[in-house]
Amino acid sequence: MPELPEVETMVRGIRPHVEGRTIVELRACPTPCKPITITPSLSQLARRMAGRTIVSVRRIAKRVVLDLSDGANVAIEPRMTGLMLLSDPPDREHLRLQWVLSPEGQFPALWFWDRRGLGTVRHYRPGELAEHLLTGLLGPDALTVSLEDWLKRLARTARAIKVALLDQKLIAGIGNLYASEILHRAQVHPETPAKLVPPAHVAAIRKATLSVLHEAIQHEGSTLSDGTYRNALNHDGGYQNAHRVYDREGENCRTCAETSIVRIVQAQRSTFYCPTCQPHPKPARRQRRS
DNA sequence: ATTAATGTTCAGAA
DNA sequence: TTTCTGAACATTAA
Repeated sequence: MPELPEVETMVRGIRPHVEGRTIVELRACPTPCKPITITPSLSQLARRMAGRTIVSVRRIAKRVVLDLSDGANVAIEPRMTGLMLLSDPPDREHLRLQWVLSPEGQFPALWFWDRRGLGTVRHYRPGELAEHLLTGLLGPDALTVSLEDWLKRLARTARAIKVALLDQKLIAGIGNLYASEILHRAQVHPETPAKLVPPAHVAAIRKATLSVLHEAIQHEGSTLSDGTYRNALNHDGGYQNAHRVYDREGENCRTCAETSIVRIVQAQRSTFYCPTCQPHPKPARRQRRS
């Protein structure tokens, strides 16, 4: 599932092949499939992109952003199963959008493929993107947020630290998989209330965030057993082989080698951690009679 | 053959 | 105000 490293991999994959090229036309659902959510609408998007040149491609949190020659921006949000592809889609029936590019080159088009169809595409008129995304929906990017910001932001919520890490308004870019990996590397228990994480441990979380995300980017992201996530050429990522806790319930911790990884559910999502490497902050959590 | 689980985001409820 | 729940969707495992 595309989180920050997977989206960064998409951006790096397509950038050299789409920057400087002009959009001839935008086509939807080449084969019959349910349309994805497009703002303001598919026809508007097609009209507003045709004839423009893609001047740059960048990542904002978990979105791929295309900057157009008329100053407008298009943000593509892959959500669960969306992929930006230059070629070789996993199948034909879940191709959702096709941008035909000129001049002709190695790759004639850019595709958005999305098995579950939860992804979204949004067009912003010049200047609208910053207000909507950067100061509206999203907090500072996980790769650039300062320690001071980490401390200030975590101090203002009582939610469990794992749940807080998933709040894109607090810190943007971390998803369910990397939240577990980050907390394991930082040796912080996932149920610790965010505001009670000691400053030294917040510093450890920041450091772990940087190292885990950068390593995952170097490995071109994580391709899970469902095989959904792939890079711009439909190749697997490699970071799944480095996971310390995610999807490893019952297996031995790769750090302490003596404890089984535990799975719990927080905010309706799976969390994985090592009880030995990530001790609970409170002395033995009170059991309710036993 | 039905049901649960998967994980991201947002609207709406508590 | 803050936090929680359910829905959107497709596919697989139980």
